[in-house]
Amino acid sequence: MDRLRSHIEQITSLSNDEFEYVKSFFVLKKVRKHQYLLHEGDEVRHEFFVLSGVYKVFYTDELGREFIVQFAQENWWMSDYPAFFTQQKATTYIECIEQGEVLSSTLQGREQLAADMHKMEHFFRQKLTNGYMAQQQRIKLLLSSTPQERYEEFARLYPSLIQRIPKKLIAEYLGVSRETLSRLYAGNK
Amino acid sequence: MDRLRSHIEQITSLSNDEFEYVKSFFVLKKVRKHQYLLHEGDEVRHEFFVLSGVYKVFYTDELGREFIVQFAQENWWMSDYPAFFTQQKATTYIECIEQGEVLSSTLQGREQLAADMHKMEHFFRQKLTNGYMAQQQRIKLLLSSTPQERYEEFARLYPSLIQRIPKKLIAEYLGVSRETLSRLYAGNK
DNA sequence: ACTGAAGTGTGATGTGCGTCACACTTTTTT
DNA sequence: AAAAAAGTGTGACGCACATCACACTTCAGT
Repeated sequence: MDRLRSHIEQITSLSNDEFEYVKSFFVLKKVRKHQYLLHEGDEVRHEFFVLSGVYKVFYTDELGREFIVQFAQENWWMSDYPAFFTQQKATTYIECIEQGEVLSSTLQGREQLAADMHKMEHFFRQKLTNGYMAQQQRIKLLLSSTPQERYEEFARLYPSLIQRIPKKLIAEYLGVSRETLSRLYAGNK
Repeated sequence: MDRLRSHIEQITSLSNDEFEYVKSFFVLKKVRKHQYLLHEGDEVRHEFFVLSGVYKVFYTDELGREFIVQFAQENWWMSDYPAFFTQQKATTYIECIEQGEVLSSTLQGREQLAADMHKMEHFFRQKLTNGYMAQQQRIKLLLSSTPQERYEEFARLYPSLIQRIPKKLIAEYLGVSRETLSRLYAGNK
């Protein structure tokens, strides 16, 4: 839980009592490789704060092709956010790629924390601001960049992920076929 | 300014005094067609709340091709948000497509409102939440949908924009060439 | 009202990347 | 330790969509 505290305190400081209160909304969960934290069609009861491990949030189309919405590793938050916020059925899956632990919380929990503590409302706004900017950057990349540029940008932003996860998944995140991606850095030696 | 008040009150109610305070952070600006509210390389001093008119937030690549990050019409907010929030130079332009009026505010203003009034922090968080969900949806569309599906989704989400703006701009938003888009609905009669 | 600019459709042509296929290697599971 | 599953590179092939080009129409500015 300490990891959560220092994560929040990067944005706003908390007294011990305040953190105790925050803490009460989170539940620890161990996750094994290949385990699903969310399945398409489920009610989206939780969002997760990642303590350790690596996870992918993804969906599939009618042909069974997979597309990755986001990766998550230490100190990242993840959920099927559109469904989580609007309390609808999930359109994505969350699967563990590398075992680890997460803290889970509910929408109720989040909203109550935000309502009770202005500090936490600020924290959540700040996180959302960062997420918003990151997504906008990704949209620009998808709109106007070549596969090559997308891969380079990804490598720049998430060097640790490049090592930790199969290239196939990176391709699914970038919107490029596995083969095309492979040929890209084959040329780059 | 009434429009701003009712916009905020869709999320949280405000007393007259509270709204007076909020109001003091905004400045009215009339905008003519073709006028730029932001130019690439500028300091991004403002975000805008649209009272009337239509606007595009876009950027260009080294070949001069244009790509649209977002449109804005009544009751939408717009800026080069990544640059606005981090106080860096703009990488986008904002241009007026159809004349109208906007309210402008600064990052300082936004942060002060959020800090002074928990309600406004909540309001901004809520708006960001909506923006986050919309962008995620757009990412999914760019990742896995055909031009056809993108156009249909756009038409479903923003029927009013389909009427009001040139198809060329819609193509620039969808990441498809003008010609391909034209042939799409030519087949659809 | 006139003139130039912007918007739109549609043909011809080219190509970047997806898809399919298969071999080889590495990791995971039992 | 063996067997199965997953990951990766690379060739062959085709096509969806970009690009270029041009004609016609509608809109905007003086």
